[in-house]
Amino acid sequence: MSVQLACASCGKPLEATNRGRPRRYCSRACQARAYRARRAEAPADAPAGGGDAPEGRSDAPPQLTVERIVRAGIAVADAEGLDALSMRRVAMDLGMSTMALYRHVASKDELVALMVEAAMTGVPLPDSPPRDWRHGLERAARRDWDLYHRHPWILSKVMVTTRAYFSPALAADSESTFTSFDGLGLEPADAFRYMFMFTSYVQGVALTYVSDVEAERQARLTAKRGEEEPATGAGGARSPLFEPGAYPRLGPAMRAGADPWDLDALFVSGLAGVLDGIAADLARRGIES
Amino acid sequence: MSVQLACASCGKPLEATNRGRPRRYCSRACQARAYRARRAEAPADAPAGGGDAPEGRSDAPPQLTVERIVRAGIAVADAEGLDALSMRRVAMDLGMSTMALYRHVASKDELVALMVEAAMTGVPLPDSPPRDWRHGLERAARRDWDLYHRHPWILSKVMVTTRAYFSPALAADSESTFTSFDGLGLEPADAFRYMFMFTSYVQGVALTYVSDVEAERQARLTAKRGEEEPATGAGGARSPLFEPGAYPRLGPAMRAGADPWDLDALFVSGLAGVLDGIAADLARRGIES
DNA sequence: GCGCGGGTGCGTACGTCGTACGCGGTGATG
DNA sequence: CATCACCGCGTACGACGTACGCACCCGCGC
Repeated sequence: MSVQLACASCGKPLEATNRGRPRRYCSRACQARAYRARRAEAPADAPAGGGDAPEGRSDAPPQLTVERIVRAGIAVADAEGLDALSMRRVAMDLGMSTMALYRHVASKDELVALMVEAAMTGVPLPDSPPRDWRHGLERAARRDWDLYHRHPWILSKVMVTTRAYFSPALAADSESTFTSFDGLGLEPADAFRYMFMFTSYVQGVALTYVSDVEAERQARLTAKRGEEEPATGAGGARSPLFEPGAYPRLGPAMRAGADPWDLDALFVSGLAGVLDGIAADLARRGIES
Repeated sequence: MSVQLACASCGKPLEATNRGRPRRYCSRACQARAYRARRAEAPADAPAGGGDAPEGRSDAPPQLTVERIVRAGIAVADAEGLDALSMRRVAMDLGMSTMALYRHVASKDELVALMVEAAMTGVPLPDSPPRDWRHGLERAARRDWDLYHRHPWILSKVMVTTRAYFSPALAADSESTFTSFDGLGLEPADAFRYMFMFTSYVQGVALTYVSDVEAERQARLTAKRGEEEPATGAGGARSPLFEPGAYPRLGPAMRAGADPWDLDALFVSGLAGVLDGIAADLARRGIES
């Protein structure tokens, strides 16, 4: 009974080995999972205790760590988009073989999740309470806007973290934004509704932004290959949008509102409208701002 | 000089063939492109004129057409998500070989673009003018909401069509929504700002919706494989969000606002706020609604 | 009539991806 | 000193999008 009969990682029953020593894992996957768990438990205190590599040597290659892998992944995604992110690519950038990464991250999905966490932690949360709710939400919107500019690839993955998984960085961000409503005496459900409306708007604008970034990247790729500038897109001069009479409302609106395509100005203007909507609801409930 | 010297599709110069007959295409790609163009020009009038296959025969397999390919692609994406959409899969569903599809669509990207157009055309535009701007925008929002429910995969591709490419269906949708502002005497730039704010909000909520759909699909896949229900996500009971004291604002707000996760109600509520914001701006400009 | 060459349909194959599997080296242990 | 679980990573597999080219066919010049 004292003999270990279950895999230390997955808990599956385990036949005894022929020698006296018991085996601990039922498969290589479980073995690697336990390895990663051990690494995660003892993150950086080892250099003081054990006889680790000094790490400062110039000839010794730096050890592979989760942090270095995540940093390399973020660098690739920032520079060339999530499509260019592959395990082989990250490993090559780090000078390691592909499979060496799997000692530290369980899969590409986990790597991306870690990248999201790291990137969100990279933009600092405000440390002072906001002057009022409007100031707090504007500050939070600017923070998110910065985040999506630095790491456009986040948007397509934040949604994965929205409700199905728990993300500490995202929760901290939300908690910080919720402080905007402190002192108003709001019902939690109302605060949630305001947050939902606010976040939806910001994410919607971010979607337009990342689509622009992606389209520009695509255009740069095809231009480098085909050497031709289409100008037939919706923003181009020969766009069907601007054929006279074709789109009598949309055409002039695009010309007037988006001809110098200033997404920041549009973002700020729309944000003001969203906050006005919240103000109207607050007034209707008799809550002075 | 009268001898054809350029490829009929790409225009690249073309060396003459050794025989008297001139060649017309510089490559197989150009040949196929010309084939598709010809098919697109003469869409469905052939059955009356030429001696086409009757198509009604039971033993004759139905001809491969762009429409059938697009329909099959939409069926796959609706049922199993864009990740499950592959050329091999569509071809298999149609009982054809993979490369046969490339006679009718130039690439997977073009197939997806055609799918987006077809799906957007599938939800009819309103044919009566709206009672007022608020009614018009609510109607448009409901239409988009329906669209994203029927075809959640559209959202990640609509952004591609936003400004870089011109999409007739998307332009028609926008034009229709713009009619909401008819009669208000708005400057085109103001109408554009309102549209931007409105569309951003709707897309933002849609992003949450499609993330839910995708997460549910993922959960179903892993549940079918691992037979375990995690319940440790942000919505689960054992979520860190609900540890007492961990997130004093976010936790109660999630409990109160999202415990029966009714995205439709949240959507309507936030939409009312966005429209209130537009109304406030209209009032500030002295435009009676 | 007949051969030949280009159009047509599609099968094969290439280069990419994520990652399961398993081999050789290693070090503690009997 | 032999042994065997563990460690690090190289190889390989099955997917993907699609370029390339083969086999067939048909229409034209001889």
